[in-house]
Amino acid sequence: MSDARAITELAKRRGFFFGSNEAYGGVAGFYTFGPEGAALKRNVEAAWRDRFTVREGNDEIEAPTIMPEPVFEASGHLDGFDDMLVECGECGESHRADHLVEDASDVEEAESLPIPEVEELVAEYEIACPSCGAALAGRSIEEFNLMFATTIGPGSGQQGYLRPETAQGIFVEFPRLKEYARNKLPFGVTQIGRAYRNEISPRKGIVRTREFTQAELEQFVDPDDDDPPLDRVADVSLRLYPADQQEDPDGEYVEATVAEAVEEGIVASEWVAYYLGVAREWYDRIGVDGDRFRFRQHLPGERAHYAADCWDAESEVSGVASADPTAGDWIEIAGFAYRGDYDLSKHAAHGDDDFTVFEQYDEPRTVERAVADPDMSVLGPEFGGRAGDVADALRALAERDPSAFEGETVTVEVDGEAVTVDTDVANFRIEERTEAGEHVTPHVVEPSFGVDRTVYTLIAHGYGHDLIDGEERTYLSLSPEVAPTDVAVFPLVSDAALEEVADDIVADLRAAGLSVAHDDSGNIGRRYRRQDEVGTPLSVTVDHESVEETPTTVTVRDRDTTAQVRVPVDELAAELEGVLESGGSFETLLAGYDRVETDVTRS
RNA sequence: GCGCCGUUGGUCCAGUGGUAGGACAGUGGCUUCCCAAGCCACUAGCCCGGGUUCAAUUCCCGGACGGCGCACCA
Repeated sequence: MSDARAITELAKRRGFFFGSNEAYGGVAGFYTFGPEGAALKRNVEAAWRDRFTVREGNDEIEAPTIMPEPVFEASGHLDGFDDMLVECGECGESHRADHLVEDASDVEEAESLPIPEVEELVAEYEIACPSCGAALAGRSIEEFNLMFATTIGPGSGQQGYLRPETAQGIFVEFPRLKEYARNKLPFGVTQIGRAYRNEISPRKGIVRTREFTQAELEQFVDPDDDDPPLDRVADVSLRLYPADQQEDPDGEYVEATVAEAVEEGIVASEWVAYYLGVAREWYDRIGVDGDRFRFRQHLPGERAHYAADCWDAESEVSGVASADPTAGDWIEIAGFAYRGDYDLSKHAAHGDDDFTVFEQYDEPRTVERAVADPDMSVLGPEFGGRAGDVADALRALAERDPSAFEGETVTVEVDGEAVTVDTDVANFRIEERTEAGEHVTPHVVEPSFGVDRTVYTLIAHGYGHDLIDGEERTYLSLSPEVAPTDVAVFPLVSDAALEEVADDIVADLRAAGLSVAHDDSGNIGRRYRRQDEVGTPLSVTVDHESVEETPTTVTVRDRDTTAQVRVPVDELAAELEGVLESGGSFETLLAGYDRVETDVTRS
């Protein structure tokens, strides 16, 4: 069985994830996380929050998932997400009608034209299907927007959309967030939440869905002054797959530390490089296999026009760990983009608020500035309703070209018409002003993580087989930090005395904050296997010795190796917590307690 | 959206124009056993709609869902 099939089967059978609404036939692109999957995902989110929010000193917000249309006009999603598809009547291929028109004619931005007009252009330029050459004239063009539309309020209401990414919720609230940050750059805002895309064709199960969870950080920086704390991750080694290597048939990975990647210019942005390092460490911590992981640079055509540099984190999910970058099945699990001031500038242009930060200079600066201060008592009577526009034009001209005010009169263009006024009336002068600082539109560095795909990766990378006493075993080698259940507790046999001890241990461990499973059904081997399959790192078994000897001891079994140690119940909770916490290991138990000699063989 | 293939207990499969069988899993019991053991019993299924037929899980058409390829993935 392929890894993908085995994982899907395990996910369904053991409650990690499965298609939603199956009782009603299901809907493509929607998945429900069952108890194990929801716990795993929750733990991944908590680990992300710990690393990217808490440890970076950032702030997390929670914005609505439904936002009004103007937000997406500003962000570009309304146009950019809108595809005009025309389907060929001969071969059935779908193509972007706007692209075809742009290629065949000198029409630009066909995307912004109304559908009937594009249909006419297709006919007028006798555009043929790029795949089979059949004429496309007369075919109807389907409009498809990847955003889910909804109506806000009763009646016709206000047009709204489910957000296609969590990021806009941060950008749009920037004016308040910068106040909260007391106008000091740099600062970072995170959000973990659902986003929605009405995918044409959802595929690959949980990897590409119509509703999914993102964990995003928007790091706002001053492009001139703010540098990342690069030294913290300087020595983290990265497997990089730069664009030039991707375009070369014999392309190879470039292994470099964060410091080297910056020095050699492989990663253009220091901020991006910093977060590649942070992410690499984090992925390692939650259990992503470094041999099946890489950072891939976007190819020039793939990159959004505003992104100076963009890298994706990718994981291999079919079981192939190869030095050949073209081998294996890679999925994108995070993106790291330097977005410049694109997002905030867009919202500044469309929205009402101030999307800049005022940065004070160390010393106030005296600057000379050419200004026009038109005499409105003259302009008013002369130009009537246009007086304001004339004054604005004069002020703009003064800033742009002070020399225009050297003559007796000055001419500006208002509504395409030349308007001449006396220079005296324009009241032009060079003004000396003291400036305490300047308004800066912050640049944005955006590490954006797909939580569902990360969960899938952890299952794929943790998935393992071995033989225990000749019997095949499936186990999930999940990191203790993200495993759905911390520890399982079993009475070795159905015996009231053993069960009582086991029940007490369950209560104690739960009181200590651990996630505990209890299972007394079936023989002990069967119960170990159940827990192995859902990735429970530790199992505690109460046996006869537990109730016969003093002090009371129990065995603790390690999921991956099946090794066991005998630990006094009094010390159990503290010892288990030690193993489970970030950086902990079963090795410490092996070193501190008697190993239980069993004749169980593992191969 | 298009093309090809598929859909049978929880999971994975077999099979049939007269409504089904296995394996594994699950539940109860015996066994009291530290790695899916054994024995007994039990639970549980033909994706949906239409057509052909005396009769459809089976054949035909459509749909939904899934897999793969194409397109799409801002």
